[in-house]
Amino acid sequence: MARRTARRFSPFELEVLEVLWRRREASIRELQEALAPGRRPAYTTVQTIVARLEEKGAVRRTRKVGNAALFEPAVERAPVLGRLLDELVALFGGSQPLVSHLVESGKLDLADLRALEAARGEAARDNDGGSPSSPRRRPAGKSSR
Amino acid sequence: MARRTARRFSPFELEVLEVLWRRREASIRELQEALAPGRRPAYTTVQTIVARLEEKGAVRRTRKVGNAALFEPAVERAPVLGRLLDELVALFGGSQPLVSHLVESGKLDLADLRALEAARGEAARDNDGGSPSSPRRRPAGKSSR
DNA sequence: CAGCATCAACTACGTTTGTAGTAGTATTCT
DNA sequence: AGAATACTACTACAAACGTAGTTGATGCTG
Repeated sequence: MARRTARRFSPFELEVLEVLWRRREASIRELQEALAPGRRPAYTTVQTIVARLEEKGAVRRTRKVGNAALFEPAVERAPVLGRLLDELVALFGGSQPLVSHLVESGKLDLADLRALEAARGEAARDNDGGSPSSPRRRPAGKSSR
Repeated sequence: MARRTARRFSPFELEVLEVLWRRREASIRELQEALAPGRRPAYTTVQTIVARLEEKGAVRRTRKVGNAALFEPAVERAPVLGRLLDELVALFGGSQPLVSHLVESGKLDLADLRALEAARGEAARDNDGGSPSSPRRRPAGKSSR
């Protein structure tokens, strides 16, 4: 029994995953070309990363076009990013300080906050009376390593 | 120009730095003992990490107590965490989606948002002016309140 | 002062990550 | 078909990481 889904990804692996999450499917060549402009790892480098992701069970082959294989993500974006975020939240000592930092560094403004608040308010109105911080339904889970 | 301050830190190095930021000064022994309960790396392991941090210029020795050296951080917390946060923001595709994730997963509630908003309001009152470096402006129009 | 406990300094070693070369096979172009 | 390409499957390798042992010096205790 190997829990295939919860591993840790390196920055580079995340970059590749990011592209796959966006495109839903891509060949090595496409991945290489889609990588952040500026970076230009060799084709075989991308190949290696994808192979490692495959071993980790994070991507899988779908079909072939010519003799080139196409890959798709085999892990979902939200939980993966969520775990990363959790770690950072821990470092910041809470979500509040983290967001606070965003605000202070000008990366999040009042309008953003209001929008968030509005969204949250709506969600709450949908299926909740008014108790603020009740752990909202989140099925995705299995503790992080 | 020697860029002493911008390197990359591994998770473990960050854990150690975190303790140092909190205490302002600590010996290897103290660091080892202060590490997240549960983890108990060998004394020498912590020693190695600190040595690496020293090489990277992230910590420095202050004085000795007995024959034990005391260390203090040589990099500031905010910029280090800030860089990590920036990377994550990039992955999320913006601060808003990131915070949104926090809200949706119940790690940030309405009260937090309001507090943040209030703080931001005060800051603005204090020294007004356009937010310095934030090219992306997103009008989130109809605010509810 | 003799011993034991503590430290610092150095060395070691397997794993992960970034990066890429090589060989062999499938495709395609002329 | 034969040559030029594009791919995949291996292999390689140095740097970074996590983890810790060994040695020799320093300090403390009875």
